Amino acid sequence: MQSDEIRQILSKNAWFASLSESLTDKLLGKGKLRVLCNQQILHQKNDSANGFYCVVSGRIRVSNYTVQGKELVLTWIQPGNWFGEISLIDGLPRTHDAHAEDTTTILKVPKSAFEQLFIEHQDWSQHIMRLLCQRVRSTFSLIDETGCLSLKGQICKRLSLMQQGLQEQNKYTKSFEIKISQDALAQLIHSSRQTVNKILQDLQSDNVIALRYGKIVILNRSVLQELGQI
Amino acid sequence: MQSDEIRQILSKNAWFASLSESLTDKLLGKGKLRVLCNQQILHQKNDSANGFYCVVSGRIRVSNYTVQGKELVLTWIQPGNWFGEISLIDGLPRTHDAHAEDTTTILKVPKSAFEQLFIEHQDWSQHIMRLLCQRVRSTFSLIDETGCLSLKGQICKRLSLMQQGLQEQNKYTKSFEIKISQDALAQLIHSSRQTVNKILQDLQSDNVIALRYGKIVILNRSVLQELGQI
DNA sequence: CTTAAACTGTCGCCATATTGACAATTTAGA
DNA sequence: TCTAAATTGTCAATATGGCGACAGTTTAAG
Repeated sequence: MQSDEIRQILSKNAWFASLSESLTDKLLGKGKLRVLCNQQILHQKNDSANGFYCVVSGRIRVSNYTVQGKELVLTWIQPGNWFGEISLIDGLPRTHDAHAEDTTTILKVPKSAFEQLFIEHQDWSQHIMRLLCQRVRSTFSLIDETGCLSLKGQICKRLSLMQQGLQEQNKYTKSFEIKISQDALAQLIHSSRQTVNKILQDLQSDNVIALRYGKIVILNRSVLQELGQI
Repeated sequence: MQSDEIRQILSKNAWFASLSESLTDKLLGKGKLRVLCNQQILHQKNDSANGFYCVVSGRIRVSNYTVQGKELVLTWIQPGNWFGEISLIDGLPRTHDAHAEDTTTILKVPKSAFEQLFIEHQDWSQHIMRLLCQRVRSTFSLIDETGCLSLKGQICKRLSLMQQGLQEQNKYTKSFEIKISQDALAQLIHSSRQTVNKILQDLQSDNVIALRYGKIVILNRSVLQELGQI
């Protein structure tokens, strides 16, 4: 993959785009590309941390496991998004497992380079603080969703956000198709496949979405967004 | 309230205790005490932010509201804990409502003084990053709890944490009594008073806790902690 | 082309939690 | 001391969603 190709993907991300040129040069210079195959483990909960990551292509599934062994998916990280900074800053172990969903390319900035940036660039800590604030706010949103919304609302909100995420990556051609199984969607909202199926079919009969094998097609974005508040 | 008295209360908090003397002097010097009466509003969701706070006595209830008007309590902030930094850093509005539970004294560090610290103390940003990491990790824990634990488990975990919090404040005399109504506890775990009552009585008949009017007495801490993992 | 694996659609049963209602108890304040 | 408000205890009715089961469909891989 070409360096400008990577830079173009990463620039779609608002946080990365706000960095100075010297910072982005350094991040890309120190970062190494790594390809993970489907379901490969990037790191596990309680691992000690040695890198700051950005998804370049594919996606990363972030999750925890119950004592009974059931996987609880926190989120999917889409291309352009950076993660893994928490453990690098406070020195404590990883909070979640991170698996590759599909074949996935990531950029890895080693711990040493990450720490070096605080010394070489005075504004790096400001940017990291902003990234942390984003992390807190999006986690608060998650809590609000599970507490405030019905399952139908949660599904609609998730689909909305995914569609929006894809659109930001300029995947215009297929921006109305979300590649996700009903099973995976159920894991994202901590529900069951059967319940999700029932809700999705309701949405289908209202012409908000269309169901395909392993995919969901968005037919009516605005209604979906409205329903994401119930 | 005396200045050393305040300093003593705040020093029980690990984050504050890790600050350099010059930083703590500055925080206390620039901070102003403010007394809120029971149920008084400190700030509301979407307010613009003008202060960084620490609870000195009493407690602050942090919550959001559903569209139906039901209050969803995120957490109670106990004495010694700092909060409100997110909006000061990213400049965006408050994420939650903050109400006083009981008569409550807070220390307020104005926005200008908070920002000044980044300039006057090179290590301030490091400390703020650590505080943000704590915030993210405790929020992740909350998500894990609601996703992984049964209601009984959630109740036990909350009681455990509250008891621990009180103990750290050296309130030895009453460290086994938690002042909270069953209604309020239900709001903390997003459940109903009736269900909470049923679970609490189970715990009472197992001699783990004792129920009083508006209070819960912890009889067996270790069992409570164990149950907080189911 | 064939076959296995992954995914979807649908049922019914069951466990769990919500809600409304009402009585009893405890506390705080006039 | 008396009264109103807050809190607790309890029950029945109802709703919600999880889970097992199984058939049908689509896809991918050899």
